[in-house]
Amino acid sequence: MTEQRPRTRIQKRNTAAIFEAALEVFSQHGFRGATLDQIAKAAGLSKPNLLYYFPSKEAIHVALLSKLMDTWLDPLRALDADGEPIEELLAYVRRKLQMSRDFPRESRLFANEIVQGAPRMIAAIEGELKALVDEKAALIEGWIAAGKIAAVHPYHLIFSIWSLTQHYADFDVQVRAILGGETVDPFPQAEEYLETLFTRLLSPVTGQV
Amino acid sequence: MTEQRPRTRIQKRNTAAIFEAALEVFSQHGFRGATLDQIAKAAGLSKPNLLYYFPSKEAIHVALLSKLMDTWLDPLRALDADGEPIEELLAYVRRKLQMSRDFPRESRLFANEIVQGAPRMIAAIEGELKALVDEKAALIEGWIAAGKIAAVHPYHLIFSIWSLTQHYADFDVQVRAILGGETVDPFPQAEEYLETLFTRLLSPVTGQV
DNA sequence: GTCTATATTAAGATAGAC
DNA sequence: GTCTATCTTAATATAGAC
Repeated sequence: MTEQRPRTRIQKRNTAAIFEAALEVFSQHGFRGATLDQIAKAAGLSKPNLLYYFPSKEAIHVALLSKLMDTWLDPLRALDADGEPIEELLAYVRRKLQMSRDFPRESRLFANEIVQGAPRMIAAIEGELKALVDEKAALIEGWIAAGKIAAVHPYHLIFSIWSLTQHYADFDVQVRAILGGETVDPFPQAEEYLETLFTRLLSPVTGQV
Repeated sequence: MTEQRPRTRIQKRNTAAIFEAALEVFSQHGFRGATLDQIAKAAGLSKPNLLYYFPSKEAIHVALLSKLMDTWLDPLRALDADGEPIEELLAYVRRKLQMSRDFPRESRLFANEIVQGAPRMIAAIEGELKALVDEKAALIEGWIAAGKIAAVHPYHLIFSIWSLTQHYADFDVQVRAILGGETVDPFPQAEEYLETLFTRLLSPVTGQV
């Protein structure tokens, strides 16, 4: 269930290699589709050596999810109560889209897990994640009450930011296939589109002149 | 590779039972995570009998995907060039959201497949799906050129409709966990939120009075 | 068409030498 | 800490009787 604490240099290096390999393999094939053989090979270790560091396949997966969870939530954590509301939310969208571009494997790792019912993550979702979202939803409510942004359902606003940005990582293969070939980089277009979308959605309706 | 054509009553019934069972199991566990045992049990057949109807696990999966693809694209096909543009697009959003509510397993089946690189679907995406999207994107372009809706990137508009609506099926467990418990039905809230979002996004900017 | 029994392989995990 | 060899189980698929 628990991974060992890396103490020596060699342990640190191997543990890091395992996480990297596990991310690569789990994100591409899902938990069940991934094999220890693949992970061991990608990490440059033998299978028994892999299992010297972690007691089981599931332990690797759980450790990986929990290691990444924190970083994954940073963009939302950074939503600042003292900033200019619309600019804060647009900046959150940009950060999240950048995560999809720069860390698509992490996005797909979580997507795989959640689509299949989040069996190894449900506690973190109901705990840590829900707490953070509750906090930020309250912040957004405050901005709405103050007339800084247009009235929208704050939880669904957050869901929409997740779905719109993560789509470009999780469904990458579909997006590129439909945009037509490898020549197109979807992200600049996506950034412009999402900026437009959220600006129009969130700009407070000004009274008729 | 190819399923048999059901001819007798009994074959029809069994084939239907297999599709229903396969949808249930594949959508929940993904291709690799699903087992023939589970599917056979859910279909009320023995494993060899299952393999009398389909030559392999992969054949079942492929047949299921291709059978569902058509229905899955109906909401987009129904986008009508002769309708009122904004109302047409809002109606598309509503149809798609209803699909997430009424057919979440279908949504998760495709999500599982695409997140993992769409190995058994890429041809359909590049062919049939891309052709349909190209056609509807052109229609949307026309509406923009005519000033009927605000200018947005038509392909990303379609992506955004997919991601926003399918999120409520694919990430259902997360949505419900964050909204807090089984008492909440996310769909009425989602419908209202998405109606607001797309209305604000698509309404042509009226000149300043 | 359907079943029981079984062949075959793949994959998670362990034993034990070094 | 790392490896080779191996145990064990589970899963796809097939043989062959009925």
